[in-house]
Amino acid sequence: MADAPRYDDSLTIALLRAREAVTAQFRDHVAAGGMTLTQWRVIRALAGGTELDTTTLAHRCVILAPSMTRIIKALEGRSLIEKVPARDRRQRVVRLTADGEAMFTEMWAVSRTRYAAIEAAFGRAEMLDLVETLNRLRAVLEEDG
Amino acid sequence: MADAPRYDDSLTIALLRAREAVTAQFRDHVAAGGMTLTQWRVIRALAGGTELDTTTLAHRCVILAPSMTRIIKALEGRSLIEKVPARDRRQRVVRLTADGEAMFTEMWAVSRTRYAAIEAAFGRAEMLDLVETLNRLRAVLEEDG
DNA sequence: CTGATTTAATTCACATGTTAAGTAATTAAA
DNA sequence: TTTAATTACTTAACATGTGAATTAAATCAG
Repeated sequence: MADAPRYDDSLTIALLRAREAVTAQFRDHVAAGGMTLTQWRVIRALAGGTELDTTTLAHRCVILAPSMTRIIKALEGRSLIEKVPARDRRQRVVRLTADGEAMFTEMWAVSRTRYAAIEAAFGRAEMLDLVETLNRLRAVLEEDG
Repeated sequence: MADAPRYDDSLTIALLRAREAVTAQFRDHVAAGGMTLTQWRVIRALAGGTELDTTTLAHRCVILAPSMTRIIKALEGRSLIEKVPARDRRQRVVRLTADGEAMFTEMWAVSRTRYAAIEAAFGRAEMLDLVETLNRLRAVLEEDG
């Protein structure tokens, strides 16, 4: 049984740092558009006329429910998203407004470029591999969790 | 030029979810010890009599300076860490107290077990590979950042 | 040595993460 | 149908993330 790995090599830290490095590629651009990376994930999930309830949206964007409540309020206040009447009146279903779609389109163009730059620098195959590995790790951990 | 990947496959989301899955393995245990995962990173970085200034500590734990200021204050208030006089009086150098070392030792035993369980489930080689890949991704992105 | 610059922390303000508790609408059970 | 249980979301309270402004100490230029 080997010793525990050196602190700097730990999986947790590696994940943190990698994520930090990746988000750094987008943060400035997203901030220039007047939003946070977290808000951007929500906009992106709703792009193209998608209508989603809070719970589904929270799951897809990896945002906890209480945070989602605040974010929806903030984006609604800026008229980027709007409520949609739902059968189940407990649910809050939302979609992008015309302004929201316009915001997405404008920012997505740049965002794609950055994403492509990462692929070019790191390698497309390696990137797909990494995403697959990360998802497999998650699957393994959630199975016997 | 291929289209952008499906939202759920994006690197950012994959990193978020993977990190979420990994930290979930430790959160309850760390919370039972009365601390947060972030605070635990600080304790861990100082274990074994290590003395570090705020900036180095923040970098190693991947915590921003303002957060580190609060965390140091909190851990100091619980007598888990203490200040060490420094030559440069701008710096705040800290180390674990005897209580802090005891807390670390007690929790580290369990923490190691959890880490080993992840290795067993996911594969040791795959895990080392993943950490190496994540660090390489970071290196690539920080180089032309 | 004095003033300008740089560096290390802190503070502030606001957004988000996190857990627990609370509210309203729906569904299931008696 | 009335009550109990569940579900979807919200609110509250506190910890952390994040960028900008501040403060204090060290360093540099002249």
